[in-house]
Amino acid sequence: MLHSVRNDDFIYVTFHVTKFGQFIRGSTMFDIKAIRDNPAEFDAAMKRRKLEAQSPKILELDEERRSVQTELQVIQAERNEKSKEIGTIKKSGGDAQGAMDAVSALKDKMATLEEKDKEIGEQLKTLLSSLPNIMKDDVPDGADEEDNVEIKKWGEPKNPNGANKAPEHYEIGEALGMMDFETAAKLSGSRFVLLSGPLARLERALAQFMLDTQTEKNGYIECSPPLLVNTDVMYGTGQLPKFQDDQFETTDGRWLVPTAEVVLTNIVREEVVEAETLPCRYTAFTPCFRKEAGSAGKDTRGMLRQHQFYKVEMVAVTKPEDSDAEHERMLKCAEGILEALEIPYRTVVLCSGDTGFGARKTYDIEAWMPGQNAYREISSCSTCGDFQARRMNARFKAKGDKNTQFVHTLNGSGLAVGRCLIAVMENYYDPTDGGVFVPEVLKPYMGGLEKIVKG
RNA sequence: GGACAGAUGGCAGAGCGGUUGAAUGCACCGGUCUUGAAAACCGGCAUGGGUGCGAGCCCAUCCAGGGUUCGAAUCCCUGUCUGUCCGCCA
Repeated sequence: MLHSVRNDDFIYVTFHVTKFGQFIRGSTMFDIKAIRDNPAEFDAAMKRRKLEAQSPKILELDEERRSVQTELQVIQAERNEKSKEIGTIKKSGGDAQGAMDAVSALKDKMATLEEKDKEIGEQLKTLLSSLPNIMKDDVPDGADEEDNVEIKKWGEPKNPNGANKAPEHYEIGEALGMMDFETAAKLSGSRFVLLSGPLARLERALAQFMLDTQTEKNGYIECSPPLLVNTDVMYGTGQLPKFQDDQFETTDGRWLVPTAEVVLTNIVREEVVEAETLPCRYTAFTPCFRKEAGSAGKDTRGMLRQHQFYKVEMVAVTKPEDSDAEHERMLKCAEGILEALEIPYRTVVLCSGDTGFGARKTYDIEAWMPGQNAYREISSCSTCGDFQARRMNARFKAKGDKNTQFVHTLNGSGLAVGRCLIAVMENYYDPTDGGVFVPEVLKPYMGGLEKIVKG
């Protein structure tokens, strides 16, 4: 349920998350003026998202609301004027009863209009907050992941076509005695894993290496953020209200972050930052929590798809004109990790049917996984334009400039640690003894260990 | 968890029922002065929305929500956050 609590176009909304009585505040996701000026363009953008034309309903509500507001404002102006008169009369000791009665008489009408305005605002907000971002023109059309377009391939995949298929990561890990799904299931249920010994350390080494690279080499600021966030924040990056079912919610109305993107991006929420401080680049190594509600039966074996996994995330906040270049830069920062680890990968541009709700354009990096004989997603780098910024009311201002503008936000995995662990295990597997070589760049993080072997 | 005290423009900080959208200072912008700069002086400077070709006019906003009132930044209730003290605890 959505309740608008202001009667202006910059709708502040309280979004009742039922039992907790929590609120979400944020502006509309789209420039309603732009929709008003060019509804056809907006409808075309939604059509690419496989949605029917949205502008007729939006504009109908918008028009209705504005007419109610105009009517209301006339009465409010009258009230304000009369009340001032009463003040003057009373000051000079006169009798203001007549004027007071007149203002009282306006009250019913005002209450009715206010109620109506609120109701229409709710409807409009409900509608708008569930519409996806407008994609960039250069996003290829397509139905699903089959239509994503490969733009880069790096490295030589081992055993392509499965000539002698390598074991899958869970076979390797279980054989080593360092990857235990049964115990994890006992502790937590399905889609959890217990790593131990050098394999647990390898995961930590990967994270350390990624974090050091993103901070020291690529200039991201390391953050150690809260992992439990409020409803406003989840709304800001677009997880709510539409994807509530994918999220873990606490009993006191907070949410476990599904990705550090949520916290890092919201650092600038409700801020007006100075233009000179942009771009802001943040990175964090955090656990991520996801219900994986819609993926029953998918990737059930192994640790590819878990309710909890580690990820090093990159977030950038830029001026509008810089976001495209920043997107390319971020992609390179992610790809650089796989190159340093010498793991073959390919990069694809997601097609219109596969691009996420909040993204204007997304690159996926897929690492080669010999055990599956396939490239699998290991990073996703998206540019969101001002979509999240509008939801968060995150703006910037140039020095000397009177007006504020919405910032642009970008996010990318740099990389998903759990999946990267899988890639390392399968790519560095030694069939002669079932061990896993430690990649060169990780050795310093492994205390100089060369190879993980059973024992 | 208990007891107080707060929350006002980019920041600091007055106001505590009636032309207060809000004093003042800092910051910022324009100008005067100066060889240039600083200082000094003069002027400007909140946000969102509606309406108009436009100068403008109108509405809303002083943490959020609700209430009292002809009228609320100011009074009352609830929530959130911050500070201080006490208790508890990794």
